[in-house]
Parts: sequence; C-alpha cells; structure tokens
Amino acid sequence: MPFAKKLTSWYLENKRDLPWRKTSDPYRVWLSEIILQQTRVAQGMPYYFRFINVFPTVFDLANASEEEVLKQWQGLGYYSRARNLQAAAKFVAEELGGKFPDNYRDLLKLKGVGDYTASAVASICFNEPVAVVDGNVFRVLSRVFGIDTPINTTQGKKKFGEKAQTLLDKKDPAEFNQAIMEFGALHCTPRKPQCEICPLAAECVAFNQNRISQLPVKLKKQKIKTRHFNYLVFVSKEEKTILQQRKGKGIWKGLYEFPLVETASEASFSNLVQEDACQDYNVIKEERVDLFNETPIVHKLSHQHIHTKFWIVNCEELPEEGIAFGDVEKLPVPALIEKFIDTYGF
DNA sequence: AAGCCGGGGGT
DNA sequence: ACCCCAGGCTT
Repeated sequence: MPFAKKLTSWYLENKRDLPWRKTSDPYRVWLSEIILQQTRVAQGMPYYFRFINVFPTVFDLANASEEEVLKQWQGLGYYSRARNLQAAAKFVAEELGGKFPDNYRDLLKLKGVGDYTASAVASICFNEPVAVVDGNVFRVLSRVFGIDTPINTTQGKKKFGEKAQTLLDKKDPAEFNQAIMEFGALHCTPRKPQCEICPLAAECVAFNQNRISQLPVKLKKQKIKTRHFNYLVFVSKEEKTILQQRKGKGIWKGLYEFPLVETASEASFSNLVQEDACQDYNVIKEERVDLFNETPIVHKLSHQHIHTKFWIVNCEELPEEGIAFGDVEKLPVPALIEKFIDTYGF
C-alpha cells in the first residue's frame, strides 16, 4: 500500500472532530491556521470560537480596530499574528471586495500568511495540490524516511518540502495534508510515539534503526535572556491607575502595561528611584510605595525569563493621565500583567 | 542565515 | 530544565 493510502486510512479512523473541519469557508480555515501557528489545538480552540463569535465574517474583523483584535487575542502570544490578522482582513474586505484569495500564490500576499499557511488554506479549501510542511510533517518524514538534514536550515526546508510534495496525493490534497499533520500530532509524537501499533512501522527507517529519539534533527537551542522588570502600579485617590501602550519593536507590541522601569539586575527601592525613568515621577517616595511581591515573579517566555516586581505607588493625584480601575480590563495586556491584575484586583 | 516573537503543556 | 506546538517576519 502506498504511503499516502496508509496515512489517509489511519486518518479516517483516528481524526479528531475539530470545528474548522466542518467548513470550507476560507475565512474560518485561514483564521484557524493563524491561531494554530506554534500553538496547540487545545490552547487555540477557545480563541477560535471567540473569534468566530465576535468576528463572524471577514468584514467584522476588517472593521474592528487593531486594539479590539489584540484584546480578543490576549493571552495567546505572538501578537504580531493578531495585528497581521486584522490587516489581512482589511485587505480582503477593502481591496478584494470580501472575496478571499483562492490559490496559494495570492494567499501568500496576505500579511501573516507564509508558505505553510498558504499551502494549508489552498489545499483544504480549494483542493490545490500544494503540500504543507509544519512541525508534524518534518517529524513524520524525517523518521519514516530517515532524513537527518536539520529541519531549521534552508537546505532542510527545501528537502522536506520536495519530499512532501512528491508524496502528496494530488487527487485529494486536502485530506492528505490534514492526515499527515494529524498523524504527527497524535501518533508520531515528539516523545513516546506509538511505534508498536504504527501502520508505517515496517517501512519506518527511524523505527527499524532505533533512531526515533534522534529524529528529526534540529540545530542549536536558543539562548534565554534574563531581564528585570519593575512595574509602577500607580493607585490614586480617585481609583485610577496608569497604563501605557508598548511601541516600537520588542515583545508585546501594541499591548498595555504599567509604567515600566527595566533594570540590569534585581532592584531594591533605592536602586529603583535612582533610575532615570523614575525622575519624571516625583510622587515616588518610600513611605508611599508598597512592594507587592518581595520575590520577583518569573515570567517565562520561549526566549526570555522576565523577573518582575510590582511596586504599588499610592498617591493623591496621578502624575499623568490615567484610567479608572473599572476600565483596566478593557485594554489588551500581556499575560504577566493580566495575572497581576487578577491577583491584585483593583 | 540568524534572531526575534508568547504562552502553555508534556516529560 | 528542556522541548515542542497546524510559523512568519525582520535584520
């Protein structure tokens, strides 16, 4: 039996009942694919339902502000996805009259849509014979065919892309692509794959050479940078506080946070007031400041560990324009800030 | 080619 | 701790 047939047979018996598989509406499929980039199905699922409810059509998403979209995206991470999502919706609504691109080449023109996502939407919605290569496909192909070219190199992407395209069932690319991804997600998993009951065990190079744990090959793990954040949580008599939007590059662009003082190492109160960023705030006096957490909260991202202290600054009047406690929850904030807000509870 | 961008779950 | 997740963009 050919590779594709074995895979699709397995798929028909084992596939999950996922909401975006009940439709061929490219808007919904595109939305699901963006949400699922570097994100597990279980984590993305509630966001998919939320977006379908709040933004039922591409026009609803196009007419929303970037901030509204970020608010709905809050907690999911990789926030450029949300910003690009809204921009792409605007493009489809305003430049394409609401008609979603129906092929790989045109899908690629949408912000936030790269090779994988364009292939996924083109194949799933329009049956275009373009193979997807995601983390699952890298893993399945590297093991079954014993390919040890590192997957995070240009050469690796080319090699795996060609292999996937060769194997693709051109008569049903939608089913083949979803089958190989589902197989990687449920059966040929990174750790503890189910080789004992695998329909491909007989031909799987990695299994027969006992190399399962070594494939796929991925070069160099990334370094983790430690940073020290001090948030100034102003609390005024009128029950207002200060939130500022993050601009520029870095993490959490577009989200809101309390005034931030970043230090080179963990700061005491006396360290803190010497920082330039504190000179603008003459209300920061020791008798008015309470340290919320003596031990820094460590917020772990994939590439940074952020050690955080929240300094509660009690004052009569805010040193700058603020917002009412009751309005804080309306703004998009990083998970780190959301957790503090939930605990502190304004 | 390398670095950056989140948050959560599994081992 | 480390790895991975239906990746893409910027430098």
